[in-house]
Amino acid sequence: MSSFDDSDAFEAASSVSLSQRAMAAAPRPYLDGLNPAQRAAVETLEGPVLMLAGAGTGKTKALTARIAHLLLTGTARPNEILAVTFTNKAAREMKTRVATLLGQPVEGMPWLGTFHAICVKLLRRHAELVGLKSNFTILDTDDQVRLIRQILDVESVDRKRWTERWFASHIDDYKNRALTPDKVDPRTSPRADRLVGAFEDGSTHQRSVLDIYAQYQQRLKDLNAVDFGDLLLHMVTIFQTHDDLLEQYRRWFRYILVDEYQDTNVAQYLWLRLLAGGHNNICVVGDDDQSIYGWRGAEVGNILRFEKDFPGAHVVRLEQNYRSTGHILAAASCVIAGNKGRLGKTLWTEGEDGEKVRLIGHWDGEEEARWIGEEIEAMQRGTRGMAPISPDHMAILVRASHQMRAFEDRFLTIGLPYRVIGGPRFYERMEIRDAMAYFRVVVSPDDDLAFERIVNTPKRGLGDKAQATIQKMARANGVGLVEGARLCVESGAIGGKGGKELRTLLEGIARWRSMMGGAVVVQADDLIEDMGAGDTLSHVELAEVILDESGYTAHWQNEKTPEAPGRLENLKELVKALESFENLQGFLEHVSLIMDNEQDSEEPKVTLMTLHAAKGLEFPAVFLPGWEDGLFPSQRAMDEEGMKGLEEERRLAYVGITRAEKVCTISFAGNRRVYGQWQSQMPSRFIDELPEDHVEVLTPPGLYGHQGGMSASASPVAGMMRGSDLHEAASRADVYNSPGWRRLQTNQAKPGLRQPSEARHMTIDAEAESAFSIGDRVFNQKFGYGAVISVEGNKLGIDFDKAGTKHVMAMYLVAAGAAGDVPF
DNA sequence: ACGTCTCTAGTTTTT
DNA sequence: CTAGAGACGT
Repeated sequence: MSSFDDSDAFEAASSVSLSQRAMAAAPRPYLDGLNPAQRAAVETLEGPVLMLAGAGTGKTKALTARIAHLLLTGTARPNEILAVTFTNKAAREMKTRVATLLGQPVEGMPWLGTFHAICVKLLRRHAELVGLKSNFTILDTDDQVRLIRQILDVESVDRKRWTERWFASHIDDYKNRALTPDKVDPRTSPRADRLVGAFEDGSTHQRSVLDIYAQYQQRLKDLNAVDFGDLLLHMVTIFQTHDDLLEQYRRWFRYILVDEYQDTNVAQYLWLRLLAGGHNNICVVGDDDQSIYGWRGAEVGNILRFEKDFPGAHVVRLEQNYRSTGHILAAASCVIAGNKGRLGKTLWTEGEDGEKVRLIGHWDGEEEARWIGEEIEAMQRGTRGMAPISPDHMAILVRASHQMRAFEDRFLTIGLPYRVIGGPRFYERMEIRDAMAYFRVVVSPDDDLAFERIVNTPKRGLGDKAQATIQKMARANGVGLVEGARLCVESGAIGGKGGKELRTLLEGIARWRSMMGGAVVVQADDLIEDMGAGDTLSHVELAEVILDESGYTAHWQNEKTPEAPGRLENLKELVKALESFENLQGFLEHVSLIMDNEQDSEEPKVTLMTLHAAKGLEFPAVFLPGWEDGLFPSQRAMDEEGMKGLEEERRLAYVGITRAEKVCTISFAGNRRVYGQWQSQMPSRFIDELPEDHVEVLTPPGLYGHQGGMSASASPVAGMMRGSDLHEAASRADVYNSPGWRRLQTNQAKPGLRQPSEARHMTIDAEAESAFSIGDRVFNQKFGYGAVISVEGNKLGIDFDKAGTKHVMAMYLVAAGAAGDVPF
């Protein structure tokens, strides 16, 4: 059920109000079972409200009760409530739960949805205000990259040094901060060289990211397309420049609710502020301690500043936790207390203390995986007085997805069923994107990016040369690629085998389009309706016809690779998914925003996912492996973001621990293979931040008697680096006697090699900005002398005299001439 | 136009 | 080490 289907969002609700008046007099069961804080958050309807909801404190309950309250008291009609979430999943859950509270399906609530879904809806109505047509297409990351590539090629930018992704991420940054090209200060925009020798004069003029950004926006406009960032950016622009319109929407959206407010970026923040201005009936829900998306533009500052932004705000703290045991809560609270500038909450529970958080050190990553596998099997049977736990109720949460591999390997060996959450989503798979590109070309003839994708898929003998001819022809005549291709065939510009194939493809496209039934309307979305009846094929059948006649199905049938059958299976699933839509357009519209991947669950399985993916979820038993400095907290986060990065990592630790209801097991390995090289690992600094009273140190089996010459307490790690005894105890079984550890000891003497403690602490204390600037001569232990050619935070591009161009962290560089003063 | 080789970089991810 | 992208050769 698409949230875009209800086109009469503003008008739909008139019938509901009577029944609601009647209900207003009735008792309010939705208020029962709320604790005082939740109840305050629900009943404070007027004015700004900040609901600070700690992990597991029933924020969704409060949020949905608040909506029910607004509706049942007759304070607001369903279509007057703007309720924004980040994910479709959250939106869906809210819808269902409100429906449950009301005891009937939600009539209306057209404005409950993700930021993006709501913005699409709004932008379709006002597209012309930013130079778009209302049937604009929404490009995903893949299209985005290919578009940027085209621009870079025209500009002869050296794509080896400055990739599309580099530009894309900078452009996203601008958009996250609501900066249109005209608002960017050109002096601050990072620069990239053009290819040396690309021009007759041999010039190496630079193009700034801003140059590319501006061109990219122009191309999007030409294509009548937007990317995800634009959805918000354009709406902010529209609201900022059209007071009357903004005023109108302010009157419509009388009550605003925002979920996960700590994850909002600047653009989303501005959008909300614009809409809430005037009545200020905005209720935001969030937890500053769970802000883990700073790297994609989220601003914790938004939630920290809420009371300043909205004077007179009621702040409600939800602190009673219904999820975890006392020990788990205590451990989580203690870790997060290490962060500065928090709004501060004290989680408590009426429940049991339960099991202490369990901590265990292992020799290496494989052993860690082996132990966790066995532990899962033991817990499944029921151990040490604990009730048996189904694998469905256990999760392994890792910092980075590559950590999953060790577990997958192990679980496959022992035959332990598991499911991986995350990874490539259904709609991002190659075959699905190809198929959808076919649909797009049929639905909108101007979709050049889609045409480009499918023109030679399956292979039609239309290579670079033929495609360049089509491009040229299209540009010369000011038409789209499909039309350009037609001209090429007509004029004989593309002949031979390729020409024949191209002709067949074009005829196919025309035929499929005619099968769509009715004229294809490309004027306004309001007019796209009532298709499919009569003597035309259903859109599902049409989709099958397209895939078959284009030769795409055959292409995978002929392919003998092991993954080919799976891809055909996915295509079938895609066609099946079409059934729940009215037509192809509706489907394409929907999937561009809904990238969900629902997973089927038959037999009980252990869940394997990243900490990020786990936010908002809960499991009776949680394993948190890989708590090692450099891995978690991630070295990169610390190098690139300094203290800010470390604090976000700490919040990630907090999120991880608070996912656990009954048992939480943290572990680390003393040795780990990183990029094929064995590295000795230091236990995570977060382990030292765990409160000893709430932690039980487990001893891994099979390691007794391994105690070698160096006793654990005499180990330099335990002695000088850390105050805590925790990780010492956890690894008493001898992580410190490993070859990796000994090697580390030896390496410490050598300059230039990364040293675990001081060097890392230095990095964190250092400013995120680098002390080097472009042109500086530098020295690096491994690559020798070179010159700085780019600066990005602490990451520097260096043109080394001997070793070529490399990207190097500032911490590994010294100013040339001072090479003797290596700070290690 | 396509297959094979070489090089290089290498968190976290939703819409 | 290993996946993915680009260069290079046929």
